[in-house]
Amino acid sequence: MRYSQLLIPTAKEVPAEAEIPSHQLMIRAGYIRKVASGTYLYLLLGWRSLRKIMEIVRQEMDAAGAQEVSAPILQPHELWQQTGRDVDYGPNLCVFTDRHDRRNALAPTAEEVITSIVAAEVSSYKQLPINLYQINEKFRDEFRPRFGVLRSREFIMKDAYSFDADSPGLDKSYQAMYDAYCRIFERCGVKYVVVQAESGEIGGTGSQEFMVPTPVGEDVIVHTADGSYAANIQKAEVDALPKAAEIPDAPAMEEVHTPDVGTIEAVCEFLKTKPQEMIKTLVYAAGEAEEHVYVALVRGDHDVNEAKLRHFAEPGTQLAGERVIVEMTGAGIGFAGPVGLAGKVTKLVIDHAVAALAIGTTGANKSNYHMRNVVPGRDFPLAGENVFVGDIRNAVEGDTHQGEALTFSRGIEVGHVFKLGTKYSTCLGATFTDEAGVDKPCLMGCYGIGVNRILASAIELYHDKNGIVLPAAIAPFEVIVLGLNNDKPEVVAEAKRIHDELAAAGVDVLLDDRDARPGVKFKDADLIGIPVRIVVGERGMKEGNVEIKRRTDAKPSAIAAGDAVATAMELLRGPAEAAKEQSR
RNA sequence: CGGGGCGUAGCUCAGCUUGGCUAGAGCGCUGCGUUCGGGACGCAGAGGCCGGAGGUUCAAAUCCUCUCGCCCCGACCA
Repeated sequence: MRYSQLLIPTAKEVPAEAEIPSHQLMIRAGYIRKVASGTYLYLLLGWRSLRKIMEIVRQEMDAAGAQEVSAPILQPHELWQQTGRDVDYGPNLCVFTDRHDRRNALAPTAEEVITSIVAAEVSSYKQLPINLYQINEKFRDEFRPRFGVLRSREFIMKDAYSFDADSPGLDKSYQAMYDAYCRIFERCGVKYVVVQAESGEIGGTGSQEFMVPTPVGEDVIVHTADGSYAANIQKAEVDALPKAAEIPDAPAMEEVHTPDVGTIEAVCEFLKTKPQEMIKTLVYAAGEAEEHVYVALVRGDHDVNEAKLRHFAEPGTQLAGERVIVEMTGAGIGFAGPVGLAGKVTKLVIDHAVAALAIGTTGANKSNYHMRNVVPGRDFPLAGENVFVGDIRNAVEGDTHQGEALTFSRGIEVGHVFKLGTKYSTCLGATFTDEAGVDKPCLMGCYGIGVNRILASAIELYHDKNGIVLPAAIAPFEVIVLGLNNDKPEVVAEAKRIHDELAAAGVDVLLDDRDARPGVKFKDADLIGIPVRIVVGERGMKEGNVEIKRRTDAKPSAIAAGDAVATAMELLRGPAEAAKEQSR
């Protein structure tokens, strides 16, 4: 293709709205333009890159035995009510009412539609296993879109859904997808790590995430030094802390006046205590009128992990409103405590670390008062019908998992594989008749890949001060040919010849035939990140030479113009493949 | 959703505090000329309802109110 005829709007200046390198570079290199918050237009370069990623995904999915379909993005809201995910997804689900007053959802994922089709069309074990996938736009009304295409409201996702007759079958389907994912990310040339993950709104029995490790990632990865255990912070299990030695004759609880002192820090300062000795009392609620109340206790220096808490609570549970807190505790926000609360709530869920405290300080359920010398087990129950002790907090520095110290890093989630079990097949009637004539729900798995995120995270991994340095497999073009002197017919002709021959050999090649100064062409070639660059200039042509350089090379090498095509092929495909192409 | 910030040329921004003259710069764009191997230079030019609506005033990009959009931080620390 000829650069002079294409819209590749590169920019010298860093766009004000972009913070992270991949976002800045995608705009500067003319890959994308923003249309509105969280929605982007892909221009030629960005789209070509996405197409290559999609093609790799498609090939590997097909090879793994999945079949491509296309489900509508516009879906009846009713379908989402059937599985209860209208509630689980909450405001992230894009919903609108059409002219006939019907409620519709824009698909953030497609378990419901796919499962209901399988429910209608599959009735025998002989039709299983089956794996349907698609690659298309998905919609999520994110609280806060950010980082360019890394968290956008509209994005491209590959989603696959497997249906099996039994558990070993599901394991096999899951493993096939897992393996395909490894191949996909390897072929795309991005580094990745696999971590244990929380199933989140999708639900199900187990899941793993594929993460690209980079400091700008939004996800926190928790892992042991040897990598034998790695998990998303949402999931990372921490060992219970050892129970503190009991204090003999611990003093009785005592109410203390703490006027206008609500936060942990302020209380610690005021009472001269430490966050590690505070008990935080968080009130959660579920139900239409927030009538189900879940109280979570964690240490003052710890954070509640809502994903973990949900294992003890019902779907839709979230932090309670002020009304509920005031009703429950009889105090304003900031003064809740566990003493006397167990009888009044649906469940009292206590983190291990709180149960391990010998003595602590907490809210007094009375505005402007705290309670000190509170002994877990004495002053509030650690067991009972509605009292639970468990792991409900985020891992922190110093925690261990099965005795191994945990460390923290960041990553971008680019893929996620789930074992769903029968959650959706039961709701939507995706059952089959087995050999014995018994009706059973299908065992499902689902598998997602964020296509745009692969591109953005590859740029995040691979860039330098001059611009993007994409792996050849996903670069918009494989080779760029710079014709340096438009006023020299022999230069123009030679650049065109090299371009045409490479194109004929099946190489994605871009010819920079613009009537621009050489410096401009060099800068743009670097910025847009084409892996191989061939320079045809008057200077070299005098010797019959051109220059060739990989984007990653520091310096170009001069080669005979006649060897340019073969050399480029070799750099891209390796010697064997290049020879094969040549002999065709 | 809470807090903060920003909307002025295609892009990056100055001007606003303390209202006043023809609203500016750099990049980009157009034309001409000189240049031509790492984002050239000169000359000439085009391009703005100063996000929108209302208000104050003799006078508003500038002050006030409302509104829309965008960005950042937080959103669980009680």
